[in-house]
Amino acid sequence: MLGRGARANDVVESVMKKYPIPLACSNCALRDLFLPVGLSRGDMDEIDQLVTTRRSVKRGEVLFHAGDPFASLFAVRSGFFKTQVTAPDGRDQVTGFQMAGELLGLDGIGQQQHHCDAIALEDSQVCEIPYVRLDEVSRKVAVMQQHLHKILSREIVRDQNVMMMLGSMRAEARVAAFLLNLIQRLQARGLSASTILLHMTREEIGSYLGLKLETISRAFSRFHQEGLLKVKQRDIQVLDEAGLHRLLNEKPC
Amino acid sequence: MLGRGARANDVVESVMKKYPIPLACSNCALRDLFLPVGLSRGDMDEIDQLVTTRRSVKRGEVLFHAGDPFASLFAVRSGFFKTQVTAPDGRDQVTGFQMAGELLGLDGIGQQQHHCDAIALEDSQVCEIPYVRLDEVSRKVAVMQQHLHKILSREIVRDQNVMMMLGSMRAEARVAAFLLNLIQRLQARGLSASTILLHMTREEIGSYLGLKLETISRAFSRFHQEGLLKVKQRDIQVLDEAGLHRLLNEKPC
DNA sequence: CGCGAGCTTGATGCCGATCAATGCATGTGG
DNA sequence: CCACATGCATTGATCGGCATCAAGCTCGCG
Repeated sequence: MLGRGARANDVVESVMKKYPIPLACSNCALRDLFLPVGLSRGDMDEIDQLVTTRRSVKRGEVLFHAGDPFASLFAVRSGFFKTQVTAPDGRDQVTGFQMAGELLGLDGIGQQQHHCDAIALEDSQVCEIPYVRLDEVSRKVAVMQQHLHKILSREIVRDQNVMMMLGSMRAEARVAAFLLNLIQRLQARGLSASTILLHMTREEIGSYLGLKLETISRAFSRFHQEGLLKVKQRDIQVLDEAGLHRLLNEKPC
Repeated sequence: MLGRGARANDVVESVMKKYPIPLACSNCALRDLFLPVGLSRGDMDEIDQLVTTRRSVKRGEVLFHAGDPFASLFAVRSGFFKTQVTAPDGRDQVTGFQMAGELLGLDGIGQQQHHCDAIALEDSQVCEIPYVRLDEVSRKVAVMQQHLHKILSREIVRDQNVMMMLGSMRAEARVAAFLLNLIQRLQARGLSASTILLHMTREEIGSYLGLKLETISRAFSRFHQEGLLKVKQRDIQVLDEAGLHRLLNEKPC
């Protein structure tokens, strides 16, 4: 894919299953999404030690389970994941969807064990970042430490925004917010602003939004007939982004 | 109200604005709640540099606003706070309640500006921890760095648990979960397991739980007549903790 | 004492859950 | 290639939980 030259990589080569691509973060295409800007050459050398392994995860496969001992974070390199927690009554609830350039496992640091399941929704690749290494590098490279704090803090902000959505928005507003969030993240990756391919089922969206799958379906249908979207199974064409934005401000509920 | 003996209190009183009391964390009564265990004497010296100011915040007063530039975290030393965010439509939603031994402002690190309002529900005291200092100390004291990561991670876990509650629990189960959470935090501070003094209104509880104040009131009444609680305004006596636990597992919704 | 903020309780209505039937794509084996 | 199964999505009918609206109540406080 982006298989660049391979000086020191022969060593690495043998260790991993078989990835001719260098693990070095310094020339990762997603570098800007994971790493702070303004790193010196020396810093970069440190950071290139972060990722030890790259792993393929097939669609439907579990990257880690809630309760598993925590040892590493995972950076999504390609593909798509969901995270879910299990309620005391046994039902699952999706807590997030992660695409390339996002981190998995942040919730495991506190108790040193994972708090959610992480499951691939498509065939995916992740880079494994042993937490002890991240700790070391963070201590040596101040800007990396700050960056890690920012990532953790932003995850808190993200969760609080979801809390707000779940606590105070009506069904259609939630679906609109969900779509707008997807659009925004796709745009940040330079991808189409108007065409979305959903990697998850209606049921998974519903679980994330605190709604039932029928409600998601109805919302899509409604948006369709109002001319906001073109919906065809999992292909969504956004026709009127401003219209979706307007829905967020609906008072009731 | 609970005017206790006033040995040191007179001192505290007089100073509030300029502090003859040692700010030193090393002999703070809440030390175990904020700091990692197993600190060396040298580490403690570093950590004692963390807190620069102690501040009183009167009931109803705002510690910081959403949008304010972020410079410090605040450790609640005494009293009680709520945090709230404002939805795009202008309504507020409570995102958390913080008691002595908990941190405020974690959500500001990411964007370097506060993401929520923090408002005192009682006359309170906070210790201000300039973020730049925390950064420095974290780099010097490895165990402090790890501790900070844990605190951030646990906040993520906390938020995800709230998301689960909002997304999949019925009204009474949410109220039960809320009470059980309060009990647990009070116990962690060595306080009564069965007597709770609510520092917030029904409306604030409702906002936090994604419900209306009438629903909170009805839930309390119901619990009362089922013998789970004794409710008298803001005094709650928990009579049957196991009974509350049972509510969490209710299937529907 | 009387005011007002906060709380309780009841009556009604609506949003989204639930139940159920059908449609539609993909895949599998005969 | 078709028959059939399976998983997912759509759509309709009905139901129930919580919001909403409304009226009194409690208590602290000027």
